[in-house]
Amino acid sequence: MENHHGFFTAGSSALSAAAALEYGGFHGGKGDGLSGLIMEQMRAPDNLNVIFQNGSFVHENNKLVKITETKMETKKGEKKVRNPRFAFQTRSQVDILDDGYRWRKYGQKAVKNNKFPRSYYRCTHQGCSVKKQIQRLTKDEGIVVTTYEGMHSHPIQKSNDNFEHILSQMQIYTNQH
DNA sequence: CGGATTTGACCGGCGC
DNA sequence: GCGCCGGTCAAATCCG
Repeated sequence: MENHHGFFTAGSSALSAAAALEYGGFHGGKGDGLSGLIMEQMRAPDNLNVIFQNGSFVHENNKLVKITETKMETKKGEKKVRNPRFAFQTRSQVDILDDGYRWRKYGQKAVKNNKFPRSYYRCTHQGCSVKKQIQRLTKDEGIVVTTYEGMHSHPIQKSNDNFEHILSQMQIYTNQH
């Protein structure tokens, strides 16, 4: 495996951190093992502050946000893959943070107690079932929370041909200061 | 024309 | 059983 993480943008460094966390804790990814849980707190450079992990809580600044784990267990012996999820929050003007993967939106729902909708995306790479959701906080609409579910088993497919995208993100990045 | 998005319907789990 | 809720499907639509 090559380097799956891009480091071009603020968004992607956040995601890279996520990926690192994920690989560290779940590599191997046996479906049945909820063995490797990472309870790490990690602070990415800059505007990224969150962390967490799969089981239940996210440490967000000073509050604890609960993340419900989707337990996909079917009846009986069927071991269904339990989905580790991890969320990130970052300050950004835009919802779409470019992490280098191609995503297809497949749903959007209103979120209770939140005036912003949540968007659901799936990785478009064939055979890759990674999903993510993106939502913005009502409380502080400058914050975008991205929740990932699953692991990419393939390299990033997007190249750096898209300078405009990258530029726009860098811009956002600098807006933070 | 083909792939991505939109958007209401649908579905399964859970609490009452 | 019923209704709510979070999540997903899929047909219609959009767009390059």
